[in-house]
Amino acid sequence: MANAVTPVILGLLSLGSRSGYEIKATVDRSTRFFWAASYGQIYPELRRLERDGLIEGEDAPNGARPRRVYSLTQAGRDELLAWLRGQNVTVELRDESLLRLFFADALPDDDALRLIEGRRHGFQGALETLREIEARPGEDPPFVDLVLRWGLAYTEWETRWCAEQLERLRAETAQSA
Amino acid sequence: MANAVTPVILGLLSLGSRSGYEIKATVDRSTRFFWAASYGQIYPELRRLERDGLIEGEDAPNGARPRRVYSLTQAGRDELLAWLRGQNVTVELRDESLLRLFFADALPDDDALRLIEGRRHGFQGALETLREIEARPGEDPPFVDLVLRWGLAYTEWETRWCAEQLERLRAETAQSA
DNA sequence: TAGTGCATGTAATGCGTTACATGATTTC
DNA sequence: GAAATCATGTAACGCATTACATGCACTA
Repeated sequence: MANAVTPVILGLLSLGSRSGYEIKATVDRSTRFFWAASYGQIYPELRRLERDGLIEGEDAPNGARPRRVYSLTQAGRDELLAWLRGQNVTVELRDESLLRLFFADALPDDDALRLIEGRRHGFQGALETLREIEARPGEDPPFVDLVLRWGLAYTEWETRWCAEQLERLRAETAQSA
Repeated sequence: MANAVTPVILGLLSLGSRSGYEIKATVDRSTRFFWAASYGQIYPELRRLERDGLIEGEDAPNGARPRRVYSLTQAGRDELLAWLRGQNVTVELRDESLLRLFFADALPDDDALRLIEGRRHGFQGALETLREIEARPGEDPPFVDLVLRWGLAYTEWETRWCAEQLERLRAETAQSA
């Protein structure tokens, strides 16, 4: 896979033909939570993939508005399958709120607790976003649905963790006071 | 904060003076799971921070081997506190195994299940790494310890999630067979 | 007719990783 | 004596984000 956006493009096209714009829109309400992509990656990569025969583009304008819809070729499907079977579990996380918490010993107790409260609040918001996105069961392909449910479960777990720690820490400070 | 490595440097120095090399080593067995940093970021940033008066360097060679140990200035501590109190919960995730799972409808059932099994295995490995790192309680400052326990709890949650999904999916395919 | 959404694209910029270079010291 | 670790640093490269530009179509 040439770069980070390649598997997303091939993968989304395996679920149905799409334009670059639609790929971006789909990413923004699905994979972006664990795999983001921008126009600056998508459009050049679409041309490269077409040039290399992994996808095929077809002009499908809306009136005078140009539009190009891409679909997977057999070579593209093979490439996708090869990648899907690949190993390697690279999980990269960039969690600023966790970094703050890590250094919270520099803060007065109250402010440190506020950090956890802020984290809980952030995940609470994400949870609401996900619940809005949540499709009716059966709407999405099974594994798309599975990953959506992963998102819900993960976000719930995070909010719960924050709530538990807050409770525990408040009990401890109350005891030592 | 000028760039991504700045808060890590200020934060780690708030826990004690360190050289650039030691900062990197500490990052690699603590924050790297949610906030990585490389030499290419650390050394230039140390010079910048010293120039701006947020940290202070002192030569502390080991024999003929040069070494420079940095510590926080008051201005640096103020900057750190300001950042710690800042809002914003940017959680960026890059999880390739989850992306694979998302597109697993393109695979035969068996291979798709293997993906989950592979994910479980990866988190299992991470769990063992974390358990080796795990310090005796009381060794680390409270919030450093809290985040380490977050890592353990999170990794355990992920392995559990995988196991549950495997069980459920196996039961379903057995039923429909 | 003004604003929003559809649709494609690129240029600049900034950033981080990787790889390399150098040399001292400690350990086996 | 070799290998690993300590210690500092930089250059090149690739990459992704951001911002901008353009213009059509629909809707309020």
